[in-house]
Amino acid sequence: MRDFMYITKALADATRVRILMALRGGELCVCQITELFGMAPSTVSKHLSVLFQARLVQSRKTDRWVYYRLPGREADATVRAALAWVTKANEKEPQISADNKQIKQILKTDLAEICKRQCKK
Amino acid sequence: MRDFMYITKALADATRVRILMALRGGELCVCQITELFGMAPSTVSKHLSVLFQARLVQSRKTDRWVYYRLPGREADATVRAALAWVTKANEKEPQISADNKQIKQILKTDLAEICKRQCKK
DNA sequence: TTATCATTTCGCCATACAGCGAAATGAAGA
DNA sequence: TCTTCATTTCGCTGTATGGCGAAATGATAA
Repeated sequence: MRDFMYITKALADATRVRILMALRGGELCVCQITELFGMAPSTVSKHLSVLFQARLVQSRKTDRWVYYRLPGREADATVRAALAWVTKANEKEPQISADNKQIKQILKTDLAEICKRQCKK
Repeated sequence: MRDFMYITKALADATRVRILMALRGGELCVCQITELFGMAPSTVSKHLSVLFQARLVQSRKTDRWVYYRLPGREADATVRAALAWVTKANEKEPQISADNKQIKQILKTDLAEICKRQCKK
């Protein structure tokens, strides 16, 4: 039951749920998520590590950036069911729609510029 | 998203997950759950109120006892999906099997006797 | 009305956790 | 080698939460 509780505890925070919903549009790097929520990079990093420990996200390092993404078909059934449930319950939430809109803007902006702005903090 | 977060926060505690799994076998009153976990009645009551606020359980008062049960088909889709996910992920857990075994014993015992023992605390 | 009794609420303590800034990490470039 | 820089880790603070016992609640029985 320990693994299951890692998942439920990871989902018990609105910011982490918003991160999962944000990643539905494709992988994002830490500073992009930091830009999205206006939080300190250290805070975002901590949230991502909680999601990672619950196996709700995977990561990949390229150049200077660490990208996080939702797991694919290889993921555990409980994890996949959790993500399906989260998606179904939140896809029409105003907060999530607003996030999606802002993500579009972030993706249009040069990555290096976003990181420079966020990581100065 | 507030209702959804009530659900995830309610699920982010092992005792509350065990309560939900215990109720799959049918309604139980507070002192029966207290007996099952060996916790103080006030603690169990608090857990049940958290589950109730998330709409993951319903309650019914008869005689001197308050019975809690899982919601039926009338429940919200997100709630039903949550309960289905919790069940699927935990039905084979050793802890849950052990709980089920103990519930059988509790159901064989006279209710008034259990309450007398638990509520003295 | 008064007493009984299962449940809930309240007050308290200890622990857990979200958030930040500062410092550490570690990989890529000069 | 030394620097740069995105990310992570660490230390800290304030808030939230699980646990208990004691007191309050509220319905039933006497």
